[in-house]
Amino acid sequence: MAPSFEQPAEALARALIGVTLLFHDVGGEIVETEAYDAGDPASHSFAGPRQRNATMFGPPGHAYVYRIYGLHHCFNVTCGAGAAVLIRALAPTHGVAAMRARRGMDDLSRLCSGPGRLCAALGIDLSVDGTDLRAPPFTWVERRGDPPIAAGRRIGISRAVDRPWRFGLVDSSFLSRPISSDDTVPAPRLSK
DNA sequence: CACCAGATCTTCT
DNA sequence: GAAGATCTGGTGG
Repeated sequence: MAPSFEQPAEALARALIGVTLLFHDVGGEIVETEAYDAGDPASHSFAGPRQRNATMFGPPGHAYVYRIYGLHHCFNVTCGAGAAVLIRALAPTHGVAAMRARRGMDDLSRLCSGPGRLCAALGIDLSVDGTDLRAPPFTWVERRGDPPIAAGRRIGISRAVDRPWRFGLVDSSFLSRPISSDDTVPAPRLSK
């Protein structure tokens, strides 16, 4: 069952930690995310709709994929009104052999730990941009309970650098970079 | 382990 | 012309 995508980016970024994301039955548990919205100077949507960011201004629950630095890809989940959540790292669980083959490496701890790395491992490229996340080839597995979540500064940006909109599963060994455990925050309540 | 350059190209100034 | 929501392989400690 897919998560509820239509919510503020910061809330969705937290709600996705611990959820399992599969693309063509390959993927893992989301352990790191970042939030971006239209009022955020660091967001691609900040300057308004453009050709590249059109998907961000489309309906929630779709894939916003863009090319970065000319050679890598980044995968985001849209959540409406120009907002989206960047998926930064997965703990590999499904199709590990396929991911290792695509990445040409064995090291589990770096297989999907980084936005470009996970796109390469799952085979996500520009052709995925704009597609519906609530239908195949995407599959979602809900998380169990409320995982401990840390918040910190986003990575690789130069504007709004102090906004603590990066979220990570506490003590996960699959983060792209450590998050200070000083700013651990409670996860949102799940309806039981 | 830290730091640095190179890859490679679209978008923005 | 420069910067960018990055990754990898090299060099030096």
